[in-house]
Amino acid sequence: MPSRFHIDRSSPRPVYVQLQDQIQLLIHRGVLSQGDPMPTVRALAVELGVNANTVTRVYRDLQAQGVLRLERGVGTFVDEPKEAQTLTTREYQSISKRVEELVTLCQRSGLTSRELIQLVGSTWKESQSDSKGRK
Amino acid sequence: MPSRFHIDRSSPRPVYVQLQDQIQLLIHRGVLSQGDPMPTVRALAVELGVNANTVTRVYRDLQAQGVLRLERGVGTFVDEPKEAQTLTTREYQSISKRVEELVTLCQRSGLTSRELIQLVGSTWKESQSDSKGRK
Amino acid sequence: MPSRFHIDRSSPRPVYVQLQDQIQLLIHRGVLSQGDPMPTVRALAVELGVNANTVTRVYRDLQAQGVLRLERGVGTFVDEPKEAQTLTTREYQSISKRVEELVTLCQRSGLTSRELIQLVGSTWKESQSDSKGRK
Amino acid sequence: MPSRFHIDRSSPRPVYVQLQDQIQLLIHRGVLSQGDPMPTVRALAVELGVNANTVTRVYRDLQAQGVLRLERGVGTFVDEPKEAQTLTTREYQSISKRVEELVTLCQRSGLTSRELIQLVGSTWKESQSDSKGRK
DNA sequence: GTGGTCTAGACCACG
DNA sequence: GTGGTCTAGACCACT
Repeated sequence: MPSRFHIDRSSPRPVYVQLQDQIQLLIHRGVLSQGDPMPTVRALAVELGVNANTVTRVYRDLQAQGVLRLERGVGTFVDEPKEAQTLTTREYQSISKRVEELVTLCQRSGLTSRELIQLVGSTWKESQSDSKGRK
Repeated sequence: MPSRFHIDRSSPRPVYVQLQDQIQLLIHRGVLSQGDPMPTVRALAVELGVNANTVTRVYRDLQAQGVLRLERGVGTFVDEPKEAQTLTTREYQSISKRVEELVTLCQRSGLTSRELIQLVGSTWKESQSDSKGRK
Repeated sequence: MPSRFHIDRSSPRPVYVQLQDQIQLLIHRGVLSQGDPMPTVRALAVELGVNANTVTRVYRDLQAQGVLRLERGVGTFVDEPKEAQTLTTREYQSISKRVEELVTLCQRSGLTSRELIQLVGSTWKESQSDSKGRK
Repeated sequence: MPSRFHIDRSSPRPVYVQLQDQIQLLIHRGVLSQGDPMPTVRALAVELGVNANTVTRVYRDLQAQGVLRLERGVGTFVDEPKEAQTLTTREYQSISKRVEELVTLCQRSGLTSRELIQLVGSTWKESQSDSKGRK
């Protein structure tokens, strides 16, 4: 079984951001859920080829957000009580399928991943301010 | 008419990366094309609320890539001869529409923009390695 | 052993250009080769009496050209795979000897270093356009 | 007859430095000598495709150095009394020939013009400090 | 302690 | 007034 985590060293997104967001996404997808054990800091660091401190930091930040629970001498566990925020399999498949189509479309059009990400970010932000505006 | 450029200071993406990608995207969309004048370094810096050096760096990097042309004492101009890389209006509208739908879907599902961007990045990378693998 | 790097503050050539060309030359001479560690940004800045940002810019530009490899938290390394572009000791000694003779000759004749450099630049450019013309 | 002056816009050497050094060199070579008329500021500006202010500045700087003489309403003339600093035709031909050989050699070896210029500059400076050291 | 980003501000080169 | 270089110094990301 291949790892569920992967880091893109060539991305301008910092390693710790990538890792943190991946864990969040796996939890939202329901792949990781309440009480599941996370890999040890060292194991994950070796697996990703990053420094152990980087993993430690991610775990610490996620703990501060109430997403993970660190138990000294035992391990790290998923600690996300908000069931409402978990995507259904159907939702995730829909999102995932759309992302794949979008990526293919952009690659055929000669856009870079960075341009797409920029567009996604802008659109997200606009969508938010639109919602606020409608209040 | 609002500015065509905007920076999200809360994003983990560095300011200069955001700006660079926006300019690239505007050129690919054909909004900016060969010979068009860019805002002056200082004007854009004020408009975005960033330091002039940051804009200078972006312009300089894009010049190194052959995307912009900087003329001392005159100004900065678009210098992108690759007509083939310009998206048609139809292509851009298609991409843009899909991005909007995707963003709405994710927001309803409780995903964060960072999780979506993470997903886009991973999907893009997999798509690339798939293509290579098929060779 | 004196430093391999030195900046001439009285030259009209910008500091970062001087440094960049020196590093390139040391690599072409084979003095620096694949995998060799470069001085840290801060150390080199102190050594040359310039600001750390200036060194950063040089390292960054050379990374963009594939000449150096910057590793965050680790250091900076030579990353020049083009073995073919390395001068032999014999070639370098020949060039170096001719330059010394030329400099001596010009100094005896009352030329300034700027005039010599101007002459070298013009000659180089003419030589190039001659080659193109012959095509 | 082609112009005796030429500017390389792609060089990192500022336009005014290139022009100033060329004029100096032509005087040292004896191509221009005491009392010879220089082109008018406007004519030279048009010929080189640079701004008239740039030429004006070069003429002004060279006047300050006693190299040129500006006569209002009349024109600009060479004003270099130091006969001793004029190269003989033989000296110039020797230098010129050596520069050509050197340039050819470097081009064959894969050096850039900037690397050669860097080497010339360093060698010149070392040669000077050697002379001082011997005092 | 490594490189990375950004700021504020000075002065230069050029039109 | 345009872009270009450089400085000093702050804070961040990562080992």
